Amino acid sequence: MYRSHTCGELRSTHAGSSVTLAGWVQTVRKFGSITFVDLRDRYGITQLLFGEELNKVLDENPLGREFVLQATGTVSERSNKNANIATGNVEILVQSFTVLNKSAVPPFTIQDDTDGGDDVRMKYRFLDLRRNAVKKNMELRYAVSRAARNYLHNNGFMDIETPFLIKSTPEGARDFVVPSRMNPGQFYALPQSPQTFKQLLMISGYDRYYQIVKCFRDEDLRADRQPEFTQIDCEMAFVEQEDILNMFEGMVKAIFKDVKNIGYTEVVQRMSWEEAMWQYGNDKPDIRFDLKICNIKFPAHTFPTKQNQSALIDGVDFKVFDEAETVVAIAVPGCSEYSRKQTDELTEWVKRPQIGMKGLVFIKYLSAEASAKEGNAGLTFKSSVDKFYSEEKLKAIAAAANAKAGDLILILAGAEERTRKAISDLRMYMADKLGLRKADDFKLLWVLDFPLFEYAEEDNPASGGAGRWVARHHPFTSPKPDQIATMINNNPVIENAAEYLKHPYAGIKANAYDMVLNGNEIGGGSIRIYQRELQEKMFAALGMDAEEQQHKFGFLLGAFEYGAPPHGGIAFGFDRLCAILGGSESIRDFIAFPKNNSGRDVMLDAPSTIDDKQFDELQIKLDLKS
RNA sequence: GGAUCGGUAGUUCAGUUGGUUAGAAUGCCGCCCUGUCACGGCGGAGGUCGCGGGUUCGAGUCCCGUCCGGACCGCCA
Repeated sequence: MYRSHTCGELRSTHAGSSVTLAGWVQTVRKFGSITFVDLRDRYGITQLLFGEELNKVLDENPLGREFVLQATGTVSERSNKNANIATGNVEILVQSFTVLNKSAVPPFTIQDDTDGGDDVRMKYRFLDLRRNAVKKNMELRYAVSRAARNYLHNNGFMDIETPFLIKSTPEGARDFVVPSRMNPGQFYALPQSPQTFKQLLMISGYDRYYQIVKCFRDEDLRADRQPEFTQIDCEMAFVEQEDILNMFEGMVKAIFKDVKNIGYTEVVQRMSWEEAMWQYGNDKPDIRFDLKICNIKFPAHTFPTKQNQSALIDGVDFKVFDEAETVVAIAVPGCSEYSRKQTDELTEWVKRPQIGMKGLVFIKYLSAEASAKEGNAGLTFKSSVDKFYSEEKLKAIAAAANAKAGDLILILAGAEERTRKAISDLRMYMADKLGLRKADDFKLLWVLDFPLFEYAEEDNPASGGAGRWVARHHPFTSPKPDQIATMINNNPVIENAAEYLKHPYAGIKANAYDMVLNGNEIGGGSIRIYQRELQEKMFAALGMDAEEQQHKFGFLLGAFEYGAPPHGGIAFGFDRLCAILGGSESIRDFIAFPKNNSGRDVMLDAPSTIDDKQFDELQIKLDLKS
């Protein structure tokens, strides 16, 4: 028996009993003829006291940090208690000990406030995982997984595993591919998601399926994107959108309750994609704070139901606004007294290449006191465009932006897509500055009615502006029920860029939904297509002829002919959900062995070259193009 | 593919306008210490300033290239 107790469980009530502990040496504190050792394991830290006799043994063979130590002794009430740790009332008077294994000096300190940087911690991730901070994240991850499994189990879902070695059908992200030795020259792909398998399971009659499963995408990485990541993947048969929304907001609420002890009782808000883009410039808005966009000017086709307000800015010959496709504003509360330096800083921020704006127009809506202080008594508005706009005009813009005295109105102008993204980024940036994005405040939102298609310009501009439809969600997503006829009865082919807006497919909305938490997409799904005819139309719209459809998805089209039930589902980004619940930006903190920015495992030093023997077995000759 | 910040002791960092022997903290090693818990005191070792080239009397510092790492845009059905 290596141990009788863990390092986290002994209390005053154990005083007098004889125990054996095993763990890692956190610190050694030596005082002449006695020595204190903090022994650590997954459960906590317990202080060991080595008396005069054993201290002599330690002098001969000193203990170092991270040595693996087994110690037997008597639990004793401490004379000096430590209120900071759970076991702080007791210590072990050591009678005998064994060094089970020595340790090299670790390259960084195994402490909450470690001195190690990301690089060295990732290289020695097995040591990093000993740290409390990382351990807490792993525990949180397990708690989320347990809560999800419990909820799904209680609602009749079955966990069914699906294969990792599958067929490459790169419709969206790039596939990771794996060569097949037994089928030379042929490759498997790792799944980007178990999408088609879970649909086949619906056809098989397993009407409530789930899996907490690895997915693989060979795309560039970010703090919140890894090449292999985990999804809570779910599918249900005989459901419509409403059933899915209810079931899975229930799951997220159950996770909140089990993991964070948060009773999320309020109704989960819902918003159409168009409304989200209109009010927030973003399909995953953070609704913990307001700062809604004022749309002054925009191309009519983007928001057909909305009213243009360009009269507010027209007629003064201000070229920046006149020539812009889109002019949008936000009124930032309490920032009207920003200094020149601060407004300059904001201007520089929007001009960074990542944001890509040419400049920033601002209007300060001054309070009476502020106005008097600046010696401009009576003047309420002060802007970077005073040359062009009268006090009266500025007032009208401020009113449209819902601004109050004390607000700073920020206006961006430019091409629709870029400008809308920029105002959304600026909104988040200002919210951060104002402390409006609190990590312990959770607000859920369903975003609904996404466009089914997006129009992608061809990579090669020489093709004369012709583009193609791409599926915004994925090609198995059903259109809204009332738009199925439109899809079936029209030819999906578009001739050129100018034509696509007028095409009947352009306005089709998907029967799809995203769950958004604090400005992060945590889950997304759809009601699927389950009729062969509609699925063929969908593939055709994406530019697949009958032959290609058969080659890539023949198995699915065939299966639809054998009694495919209506079905739909959703997949949650498990790593990201954990990161948000843990109050972190980076999902790497919640993955035991993550990859770095360029997809490398710096601990394993993977990926790496393989042996010639392996190439021979695969009958592959390496001939890199560059 | 693009743009951006960084790389100096085991680790985290400082290093002025280009100028003497490149510093601090922490860790490590040695000695001292019976109530510490971020123990304390004294002493010591530890550096190819990522790599290559250039400018210069002289480069950690300036220039060019390259490699590595971080956050970002494109990309992520």
